[in-house]
Amino acid sequence: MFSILRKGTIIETRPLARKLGAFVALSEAELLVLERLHKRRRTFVAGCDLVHQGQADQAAYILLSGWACSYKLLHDGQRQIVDFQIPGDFLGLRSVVLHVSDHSIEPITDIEVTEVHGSDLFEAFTETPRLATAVLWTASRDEAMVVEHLVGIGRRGAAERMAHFLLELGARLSLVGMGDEGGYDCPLTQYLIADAIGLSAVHVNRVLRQLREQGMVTFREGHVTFDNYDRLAEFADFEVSYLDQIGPLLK
Amino acid sequence: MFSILRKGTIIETRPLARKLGAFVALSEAELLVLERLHKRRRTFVAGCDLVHQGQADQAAYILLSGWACSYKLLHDGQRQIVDFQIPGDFLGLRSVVLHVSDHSIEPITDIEVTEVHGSDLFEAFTETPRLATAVLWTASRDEAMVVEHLVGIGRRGAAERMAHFLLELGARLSLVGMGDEGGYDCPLTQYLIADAIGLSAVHVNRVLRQLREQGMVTFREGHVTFDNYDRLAEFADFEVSYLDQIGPLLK
DNA sequence: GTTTGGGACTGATCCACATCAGTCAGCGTC
DNA sequence: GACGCTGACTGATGTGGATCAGTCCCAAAC
Repeated sequence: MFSILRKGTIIETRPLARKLGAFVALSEAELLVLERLHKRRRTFVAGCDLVHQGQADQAAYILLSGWACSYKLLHDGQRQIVDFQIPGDFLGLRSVVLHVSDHSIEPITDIEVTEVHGSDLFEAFTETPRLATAVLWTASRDEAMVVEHLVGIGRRGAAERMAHFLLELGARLSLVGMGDEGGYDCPLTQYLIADAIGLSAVHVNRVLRQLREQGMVTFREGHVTFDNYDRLAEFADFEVSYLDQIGPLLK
Repeated sequence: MFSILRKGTIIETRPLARKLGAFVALSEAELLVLERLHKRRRTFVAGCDLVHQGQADQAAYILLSGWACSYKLLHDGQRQIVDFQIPGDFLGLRSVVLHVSDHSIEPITDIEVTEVHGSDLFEAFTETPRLATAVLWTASRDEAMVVEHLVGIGRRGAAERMAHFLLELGARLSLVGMGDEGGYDCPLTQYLIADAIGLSAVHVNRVLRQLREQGMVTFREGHVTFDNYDRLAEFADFEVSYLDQIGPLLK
C-alpha cells in the first residue's frame, strides 16, 4: 500500500496523495486518514453520468484511471464543459461541500474511482486539520484552472484558445506521468473540445488544421504531438506557474 | 464586538462571520478565533491595485466596505475581470493558498479591509478544523460563481449574459442586505462590465439599451432597477441555487 | 456484405459582435 | 470661460466564428 521514497519519507502510491503531498508534507498518520477515505472502489462506463446537475448530497470521487469531464447544460440544450479530469483529480468535490451539484460529470473513457463520503471527509478534517488545508489547496488549484479557462474564452481568439488548452492539458498530464513536452495520448473528440473551449466542432477542426499547418501541434488519432513546443507556448501566451507547484510549500 | 440574536445564538457582526455562519454553525470559541484573524484594518483608494499578478506570498483580505474586482491581464493588454467582490467576500484567498497570485485585485471604490496572514489562517484551521471546512465552503462558492461566469461567456449571447450578470450581482448583494428584487446601487462603469462579461464597451451600451427598451432592467446613474424581475430571470435562464445557501447545513 | 453510425473534415453563407470614429453631457481645474 | 477628462451613447463598416449542408472513412452490427 505504501512505497518508501528517498530519505525514508513515506509516500502513498495513490495519485491523490501524490498530488496533496506536493503541497503539504503529510505525516504517516495523515496518510493513514487519507487512506481510510478510499473506501469503496467503483468503475463507471464511458458516457454514463456519475453526477447530475441539481442532485443533492452526492458523494465525491477520486479518479484513479481514465478521463472524465464536468459540464453544465443550458436550458436550450447547449453545454459547456467546465473542465476535464485526469487521474488524481477530485470529481464532484464542490458538490459535496455545497451539498448540491451545480454540474454534471460524465466519464469520457471507462473510469475507476474511489468513493468519498462528505461526512468522512469532514471528519477527516477534524482529525487532521492539515489535510483540510491540503484539500483547500486542491480546490484552489482547480479554481485557478477554471479562471484561466474563463480568460481564454473571454479574451483569446480561437487558435490561441486551442493552443492554450492543449498546452494546459499537456502540463497537467505531465505532472501525473502521462505526457511530456513531446506530446500525450488524448481520448477527446473534436466535439468534446468544442464544448470545452466554446467553439463549434466545425471550427475546432479548422483551427486544428491551421495549427498543424503552422507546424506547432498535431492532434491526430488520439494523440497530441507538440511539433514546436516553444513556439506554441509563445503563441498561446502560456504560463504554467498556476499548475506546477513543486515541493511541499507548507512545512 | 458581538451581537446577540434570537435564542441566545451569538452571531458576529462582521460580514464574513455572517456568511460563514450560513454554512457551519460556528461556536463561540470558533468565532473568537475568526475574530482574531481580523488583525489589521486597512483602507485602499479606488483604482490602486492591492495585489499584482505574479506577486508571491501576499496576504489575503476580507472586504468590509466598498467594491473591488479581481482580473487577469493578457500580454496584449486586454484584461478579463474574473469577479467583482462585495462586502463579506475574501480578496486573494487563492493567492494565499497557492502562495502566488495568479491575478490582480483592484478596488473599484475606496474600500475598507482587514488583512489576514496566511500563517494565521492555517493556524486557525489547526485550532478549529470546522473553520477550515467553512473556508473551503466559501472557496467552493466562489468557484461555482466563476464556473457560472464561464458558462455565460462560453455559451450565452450578449443580452442573456448581461441579464444573468446583473441578476447574479443582485442576488449576491441581497444576501448582504445591499439590494432586493427591485434593484441595487452599483458603482460599475460600462467599461468594467465589458471587461467582466467579455464584450466591448460599445456593445455593453447597446445591450443595456435593448434590455431597457424591452422593459426588463434599467441601469442608469449608478443604479440597477429590475423593471420586470421574473421576465429577466426567465430570459437569462437564471438559477440562484448556487448562491443562496440558507441556514447552517453542517451541524 | 450491406447497413448504420460516429468522427474527421470541407465549402458556402450568415450574423453577432468588434472596431472605428465619432458626439454629447457633466465635472473638476487653472 | 476655456480646457481636458471620463463615461454614456451612436452609426457605419468589418470579421471571426456559427451554421448549414454536405463528403469520406472506418468500425461495429446484423
